[in-house]
Amino acid sequence: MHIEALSIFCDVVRRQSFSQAAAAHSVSQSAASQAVRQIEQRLGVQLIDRSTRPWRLTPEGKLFFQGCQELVARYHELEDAVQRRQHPSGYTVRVASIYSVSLHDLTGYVDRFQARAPGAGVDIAYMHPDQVYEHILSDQSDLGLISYAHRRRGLTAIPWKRQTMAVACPPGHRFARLAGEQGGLLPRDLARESFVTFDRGLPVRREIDRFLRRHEVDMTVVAEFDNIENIKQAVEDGAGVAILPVPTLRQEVRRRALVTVPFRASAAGAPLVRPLSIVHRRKRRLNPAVTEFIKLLCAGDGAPEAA
Amino acid sequence: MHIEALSIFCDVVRRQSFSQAAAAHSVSQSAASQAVRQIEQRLGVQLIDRSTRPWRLTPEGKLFFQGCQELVARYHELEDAVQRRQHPSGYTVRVASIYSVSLHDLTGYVDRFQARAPGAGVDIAYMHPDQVYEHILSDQSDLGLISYAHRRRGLTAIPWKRQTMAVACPPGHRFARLAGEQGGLLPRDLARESFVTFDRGLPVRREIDRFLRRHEVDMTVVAEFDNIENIKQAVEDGAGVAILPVPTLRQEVRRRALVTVPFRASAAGAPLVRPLSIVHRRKRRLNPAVTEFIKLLCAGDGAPEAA
DNA sequence: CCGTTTGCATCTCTTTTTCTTATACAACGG
DNA sequence: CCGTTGTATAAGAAAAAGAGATGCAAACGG
Repeated sequence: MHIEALSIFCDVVRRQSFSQAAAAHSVSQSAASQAVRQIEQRLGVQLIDRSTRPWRLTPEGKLFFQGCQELVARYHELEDAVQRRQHPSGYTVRVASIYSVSLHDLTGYVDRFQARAPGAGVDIAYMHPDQVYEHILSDQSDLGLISYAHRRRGLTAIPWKRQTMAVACPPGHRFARLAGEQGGLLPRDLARESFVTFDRGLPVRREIDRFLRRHEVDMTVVAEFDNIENIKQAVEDGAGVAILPVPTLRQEVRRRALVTVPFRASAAGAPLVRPLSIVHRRKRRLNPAVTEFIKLLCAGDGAPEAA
Repeated sequence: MHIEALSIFCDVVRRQSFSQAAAAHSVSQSAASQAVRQIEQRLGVQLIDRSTRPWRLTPEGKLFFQGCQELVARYHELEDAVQRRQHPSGYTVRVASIYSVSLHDLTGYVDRFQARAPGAGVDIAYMHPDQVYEHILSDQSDLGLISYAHRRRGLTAIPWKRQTMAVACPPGHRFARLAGEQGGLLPRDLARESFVTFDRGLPVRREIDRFLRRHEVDMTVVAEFDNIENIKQAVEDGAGVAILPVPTLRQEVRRRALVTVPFRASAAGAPLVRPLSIVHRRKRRLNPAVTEFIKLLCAGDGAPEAA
């Protein structure tokens, strides 16, 4: 029997929901359903009475749940204990992040973490997305922070933040007067505008193109870069406008080098967001400090995030 | 993490041996080795120091072992508790057996079992080997007793007894005076003897033929049957001699209808034995009564067995 | 009421894991 | 020094787990 399956069962019971438990364990709803059913089959006992709505635990289910809860907790304690013995002096969480998750985004979390777990440290390295994947897979880092995480062998991605994207332009641009206004601009306002954007082939580029196509907008691409810094620079230099995640523009907005103009909320279809994910090696026990840090990140009480 | 893997690890430690633990869990030595290594990898901690001979637990290994032992025990208790609740009035172990495991072989075990587990019962049905497999797979029986168990999808076979085979002949036969003697007869003594044996295609037949071929003996097959009862009858009727598992001849020997003549122990090569196995559905929790009954069977303290 | 939405089960197909057999390697005993 | 014993490792086969799609039924919302 898989301890992970027992843990999922406990979560299903606690949340009274298969789908929520599934999400909490980063597996599909289907997988959670199958996991519970498998336990029932191996045991030869019905744990959940699905004939009523909402479903309820059977008496056997209650008994099993209670035992399971303790069992799972004990197992995790045991793992922690064994791992703590190996790193008696605390542990440094090694984070590999893409450049565009700025230091500023993370310092809040780091401070909080060090306050909460004295003796532990956080070591953040910024690098190219591909290198982030490599670092994780080669165990050079414990966690990775990336955007547009794609399913990849041996890795698990936990959704983290969703950064809304907006138009960035120089303060003198005609869009600039719309900045901060409630309305913002409509996608079609961008038609035939000079556009600085990402390299073709980057997921973010595909996302932006899909957005523009959905709104039947044709822009004039004047430059393509593989990173945000270059794009911001080009926009500052007046090459055109760009569509970028709002939080990455904080510095430039503050020093009035750039202005962000949001899209009008009512614009049909899904808004343009950049999903950030926390990534780690799958099927590998994360040590207590790492787990703690993930919890902190996901609690969302780090640096305030504009989006 | 698989609880079965934790259990294997505990067993490895307790027995100080991978191969023995593997056997106890009816998996290959390789699987046990991999299971332990997998735990180490997922934990990221070395549990066993393999650099010394014999190997020893690392400090982390000791810690983990202690916790593991308790964890596994608790889990099994939990399963038992849940299943007992479903069958509060005890449970009947349903056994499907081939004909040639005689009732007599089993009554000793059954008595002992009922003494040990009051409220539980044993229900033995005798049938054709193929039906035994079917009964198990279709969950009509909990355990199967068969000879020459072959690996089969969804089933686990636990070696049970090894019945030595000997020549059976009528009391008047010239071999009969060798019965009970220390020497017994040599395979080559059988040359050109009239031979009553099993159908081609039965594993036991292949085994016997291989034995005879190894000793370069050519017998004259006068009759073939698919079951032991018919063979014994034919031998009684003077059709020839047969090679049969000694315990299956108990009745006939007692009433002096047949005589068993053992092979001389010094006969080169492996002696001829018929392996009996206990078979059950794989990947399926066996309820406490069944587990208990298996334990009893394997302890070998049931009916005394002439072999 | 009736159409939606929500939540779970189930089917099918792919990916991942696990297990077995075969083989290599190391220590040990004679 | 050679055979034995005990474990690790490789490669391939078998089994299990998981995802996405889909079905279905109850709850919900007008």
